[in-house]
Amino acid sequence: MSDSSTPEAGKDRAFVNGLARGLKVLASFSPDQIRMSLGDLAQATGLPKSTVARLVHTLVKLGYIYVCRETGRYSLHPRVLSLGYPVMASMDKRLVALPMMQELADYSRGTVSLGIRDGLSMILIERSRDRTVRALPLDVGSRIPMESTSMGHAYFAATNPEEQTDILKEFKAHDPARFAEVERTLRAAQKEYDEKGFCTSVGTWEDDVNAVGAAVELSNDVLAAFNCGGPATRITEESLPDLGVRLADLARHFQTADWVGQLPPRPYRGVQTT
Amino acid sequence: MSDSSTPEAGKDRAFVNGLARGLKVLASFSPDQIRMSLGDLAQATGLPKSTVARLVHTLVKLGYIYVCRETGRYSLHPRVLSLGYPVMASMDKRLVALPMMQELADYSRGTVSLGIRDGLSMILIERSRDRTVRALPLDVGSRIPMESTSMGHAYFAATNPEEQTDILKEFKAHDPARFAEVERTLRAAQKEYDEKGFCTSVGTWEDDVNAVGAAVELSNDVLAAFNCGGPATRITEESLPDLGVRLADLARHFQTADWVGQLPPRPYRGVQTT
DNA sequence: AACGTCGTACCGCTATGCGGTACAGTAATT
DNA sequence: AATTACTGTACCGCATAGCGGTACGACGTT
Repeated sequence: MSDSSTPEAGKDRAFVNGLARGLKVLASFSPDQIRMSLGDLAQATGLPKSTVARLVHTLVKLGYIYVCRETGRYSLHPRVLSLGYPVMASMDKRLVALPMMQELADYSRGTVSLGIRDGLSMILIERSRDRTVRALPLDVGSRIPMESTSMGHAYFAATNPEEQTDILKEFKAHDPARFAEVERTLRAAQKEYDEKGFCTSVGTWEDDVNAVGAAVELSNDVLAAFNCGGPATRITEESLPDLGVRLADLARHFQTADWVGQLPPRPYRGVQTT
Repeated sequence: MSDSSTPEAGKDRAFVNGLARGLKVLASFSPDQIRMSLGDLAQATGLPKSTVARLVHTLVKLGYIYVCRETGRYSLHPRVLSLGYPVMASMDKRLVALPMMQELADYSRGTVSLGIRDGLSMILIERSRDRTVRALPLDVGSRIPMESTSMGHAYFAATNPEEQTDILKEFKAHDPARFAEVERTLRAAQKEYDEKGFCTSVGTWEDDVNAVGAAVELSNDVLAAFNCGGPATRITEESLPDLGVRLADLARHFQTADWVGQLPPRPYRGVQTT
């Protein structure tokens, strides 16, 4: 009893454990751990080895995991990307944001990104960079921490109290020692956001990186947040108030934009596959 | 018995059905069906309603699905994107391809894409377009059919016989009526690929769209394919042989490129979340 | 040769997920 | 206002599916 593997454990007759655990296995891959053995997965998920073996076996049969031919280890199959595609497609609206983002990126000579929350991180789902920058520092899909970034702060400040409570609870569980500090930071962020309409980060994520953040409602119930920032050499601390206002404007414009019909018809012509 | 819900059904003691079904639920969302009720999902997956209710309940608790506040229907949560991120990140190498793709896109005045197989479709994972084109016809993550595109043909031609058999089997199951024709097409594509090193498509996907395709091994065991194409006004039929050779060259260069160290260090600095 | 780790196999037990069927709400019908 | 078709939820007995211990042969490293 007392299944410690999943957060929700109680006596939920309607909770399919096998599914939860399988997804936990999938989610336990990370950019630094893309090849994993059964043992690795067992350790990462906290599940017994034989259980993991069964789950992996299933995932392999379904094609979401494959065995690397040379190392013999397990790896995520690109097919998992197909799970996310409807999400991307449903966020057509983000395409409307792109030109606006590009404009601000050029103006600020930095990077403008759009991200959503996952756990205690923000996942980037769209990004525009100043055309004079060659390197792409943060690719779409990468994560940045919520507690130290302007994007994360804006998100926290803009979400409803229930989710805020959840987030704080998760932080507490994740790192009790830092919890008090994190809570203070986030509350301060909310204060700033309520007053100015955006959040500021001066070297809180990385030294010498400055940014501002502002939230938007992406589609019906999905909250997201923009940020605009870059190295302190390009994005000076003095420029932040200006950029903050512009970013908040961008968010407001985007939110209220009538976008129906602005986009080309869906180019989806694929065979409907299993 | 005779569980018709999953293709693999036999007496596989190590196959976790709940997981397979749960993933089936997730996968049954599509760009045209982003909001679904229990009934819709039951129909789409072929599972009994009560079962779907349990699976959805689980997925909601895990945060992969959320209930739309106003319609009350179920929707994929952007969080599913996080499952795919390690895959994207593991394909660092595709970033090396980008400049080469851009160059060919500019040269051809068309679009160059990179895609991988999922079922009977190819999913685009990277794309460069000629800088004079404003519209983005096919976004990353979208699908194009395998049987009628140069990318799909190249992929089929380049994969191993076992996968070819699988693919054909899947086609047969999917659309028996067209199977003979499809098989003929794919065999012909393979012949062309073996001879020339690329596949040609003249109006087979869309009227007035021409393209060439060539395959590459992306990472260890993952096969992918490039294509280069566009509207017939820009990509003439006469130019295809030239473009084909160039695309095959691109693929070969990419494959053999020593890319270690060409990329910036991984910018992953997020909090490791649950 | 001794160890560690790989993945696979076995197997008894019971908790677990199954899928009928029934029900209380709401929305769009007539 | 009565009807119909939906939503999602709840209940419940049953059988089995999934669990997780433990044991094993195969590599590869030290």
